[in-house]
Amino acid sequence: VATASQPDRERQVAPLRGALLGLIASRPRSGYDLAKTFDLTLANVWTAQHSQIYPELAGMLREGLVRVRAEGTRGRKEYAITAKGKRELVRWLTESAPPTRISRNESLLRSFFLGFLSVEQAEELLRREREVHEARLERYLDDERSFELLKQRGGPEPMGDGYTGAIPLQAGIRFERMMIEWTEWALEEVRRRANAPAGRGRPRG
Amino acid sequence: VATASQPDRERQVAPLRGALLGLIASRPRSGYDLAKTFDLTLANVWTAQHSQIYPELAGMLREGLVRVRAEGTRGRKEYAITAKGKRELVRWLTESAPPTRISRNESLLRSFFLGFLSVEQAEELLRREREVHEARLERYLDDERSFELLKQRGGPEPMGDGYTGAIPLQAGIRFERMMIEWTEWALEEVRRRANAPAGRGRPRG
DNA sequence: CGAAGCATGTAAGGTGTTACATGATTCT
DNA sequence: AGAATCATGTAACACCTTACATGCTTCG
Repeated sequence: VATASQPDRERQVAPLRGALLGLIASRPRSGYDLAKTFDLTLANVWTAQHSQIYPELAGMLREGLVRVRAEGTRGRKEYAITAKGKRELVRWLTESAPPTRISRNESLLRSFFLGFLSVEQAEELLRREREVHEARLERYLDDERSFELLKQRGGPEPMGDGYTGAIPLQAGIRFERMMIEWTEWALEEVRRRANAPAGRGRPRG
Repeated sequence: VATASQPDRERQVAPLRGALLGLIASRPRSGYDLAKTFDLTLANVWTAQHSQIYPELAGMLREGLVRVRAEGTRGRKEYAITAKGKRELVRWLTESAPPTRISRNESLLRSFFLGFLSVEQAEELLRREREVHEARLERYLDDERSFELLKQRGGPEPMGDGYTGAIPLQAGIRFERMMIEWTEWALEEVRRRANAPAGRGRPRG
């Protein structure tokens, strides 16, 4: 058999792998660091537990995408990106469009079925929803202020080189504002429907 | 042992189950119908393949949440919701807030690492992104027009009673508009950064 | 009669979450 | 000395996607 194990050439790069490579490329990090970053910084767009991160790091090490730059105290292993890893990162960033969709938004999924709730229950649901987004917007605006301060002082990107966290932050701010406006619109719509003649359409017979 | 198998009392209702119950409650449907609806209508907020739907239906049948209302040709089984199922549906809709987050948006995840691309590559990525959202916005606006038409004629909700698809549709429209504006802002930001003194901060020695 | 679409299921594999398990260092 | 935090791993299970597998009915 001639065509031996070609190193899985053109498979898509998984987002977890891409994110890990990006973070390691910004600055060398340990598995522990990476887990914390997912928790604190990326959590709004992607999550990963350490139980997912350590095996992925081991795999990337095997494939030569990262190397152990230094071993610290308490068994700490600090990973740095390799040239091959850098190429894989760019491949992830430039490969054909991912399924962007709002895909898997449980709140929006529920909103398809508001008609099964009483008006009061539906209002309650939408109000709770709005509160979540209001709280999150506040947090993002705080983050924005911190970014602004750092920039004015001419400081470096907080997470390292190549990291452009201010750009997704803007998406977050706009997303939360949009969702707040939407919940308000939906509240009115729910009330409109409650007052309208039962949605079944006027009898035509 | 006294505490025998309590029927898993207060576990959270999984979104797939909730969505299936909601669709079946709107109008009796077969597994095939449900798979199609996920594909055509819910795909923007949740997806499910038939290979996930059939086992879930079997489970819900076992638990008495749905019943087989009629068996049609080609082995078609049409499911209807039971009283117990209806309660489970309402429980799903009213139970404590889900993790709404934008969570797992690969586009936004990538945007954290635009700094690893050349300005041209980053622009290309953002332009492609914008196109996706423009196309999707067009689609949603078409859907909106259809909804409007139906409403003017006083027709019933297209997917059945209790189904309020016009509400998430508004979220979709607002989301796509927001993302288009964000990509445009990001394009400018990327150019600004390219012209700025290398992001490392002005030397302060 | 052949293709397209209806219709249901199972299997294998990848991804993601929660829980289990352990131990070292630092801070109070 | 004890608590908090750093640090790494494995196991079990749930969830999701892709592929495999089969057969009926309708339409052209």
